[in-house]
Amino acid sequence: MAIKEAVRPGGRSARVQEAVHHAVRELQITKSREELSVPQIANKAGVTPSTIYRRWGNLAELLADVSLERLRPDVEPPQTGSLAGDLQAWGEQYLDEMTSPAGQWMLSDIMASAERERRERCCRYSETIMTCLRERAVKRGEATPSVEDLMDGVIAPMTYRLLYDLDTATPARLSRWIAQTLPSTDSPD
Amino acid sequence: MAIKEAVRPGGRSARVQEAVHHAVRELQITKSREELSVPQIANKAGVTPSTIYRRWGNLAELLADVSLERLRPDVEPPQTGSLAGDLQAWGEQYLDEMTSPAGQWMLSDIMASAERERRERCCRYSETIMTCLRERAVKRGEATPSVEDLMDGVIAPMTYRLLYDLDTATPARLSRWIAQTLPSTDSPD
DNA sequence: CACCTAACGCAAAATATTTGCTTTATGAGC
DNA sequence: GCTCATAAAGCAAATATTTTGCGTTAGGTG
Repeated sequence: MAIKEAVRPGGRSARVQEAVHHAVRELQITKSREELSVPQIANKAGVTPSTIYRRWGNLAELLADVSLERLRPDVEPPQTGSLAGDLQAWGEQYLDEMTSPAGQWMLSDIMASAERERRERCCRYSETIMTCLRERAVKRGEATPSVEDLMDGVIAPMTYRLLYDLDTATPARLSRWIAQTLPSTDSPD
Repeated sequence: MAIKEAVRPGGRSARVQEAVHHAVRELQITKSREELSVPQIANKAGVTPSTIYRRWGNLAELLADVSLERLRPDVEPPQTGSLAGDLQAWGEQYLDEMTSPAGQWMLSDIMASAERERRERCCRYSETIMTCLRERAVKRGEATPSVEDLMDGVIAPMTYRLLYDLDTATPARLSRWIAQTLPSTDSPD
């Protein structure tokens, strides 16, 4: 089963997709994860369960789809005047979002997806952000690491701790990751 | 539902646990992920499905349990005479294992678990390895980064790419992560 | 405007999951 | 060793979910 972003966009499929996504988001507010079921979502969305099964395969993939949608970067990250500042500002709000119960469920849902493509898209989102912040810095004439180094130095440890070791996903550590990744301008090490 | 490592160890519970784990491992050889089912596993293990449901809750948690078991470090990592060498040697075999289809399923199964405790245990395994390699280096009198720095500098990027961006989980990149994490002895940067 | 077809609805069939109750086997206390 | 209390397993009925075949609907194309 391939991931379908927008099948027959604008038509009935799109309406069904939106209705189902909306139903999931609504239900997630009141129901706990284990209380969610495909028939329940289908009912709320006004579609038949078989529609959901045929389109998403199972509950896990549907939830992953919804979570990925929510994770998609929508607004331009705030500008602070320096790359370190931009990284810290964006990272702090990201940490804040992802350490919350809702955020943890989102991450968990995405990771539970069997679709490699879906997880990779998640990675692309982060790269997009890093590319954006880096280009700003380049325009200002700052010395900047490559996007790859930003991924390894900042995104990777942050994500690792969000997934595996939640208590250590903190703004203080974020500062450290940023400091160690950016070319040092004042201190020798 | 809490994770139960060994309930009434040595008794019937232990036998059932082993029988079920064994059944899963056997079935995983021939069957694809989607073909696995609780009733099927129960049948192969010679227990009733309700036993599995009551003990593990659902298929996802059972698979995560089995995968975590397989991931547990059993043998001492090979010695090479230097921390960089030890990290590279261990890391390469780990990458090799985890980039394989079987390894990817293991990671995926673990991540799909709703149990935070399970994912954290995974993290502790890596810390155990890092602590081990580091202590060897300390004994040899090498200058070594902290375990936390090893986690951020080596484990995190490696894991991140194994999970999100498989094609970039390579031995060559591993060398880079190691080089950037260890205190540089010859080159200034 | 008519046709083609992807996607949906419906309902029956097949599976999987939950649950109440009974039985078994282990570990503790004597 | 024996007995008791109880955690865990078995069994089977009751539910719930998932799959499937087939008829219907509604976008898109020529």
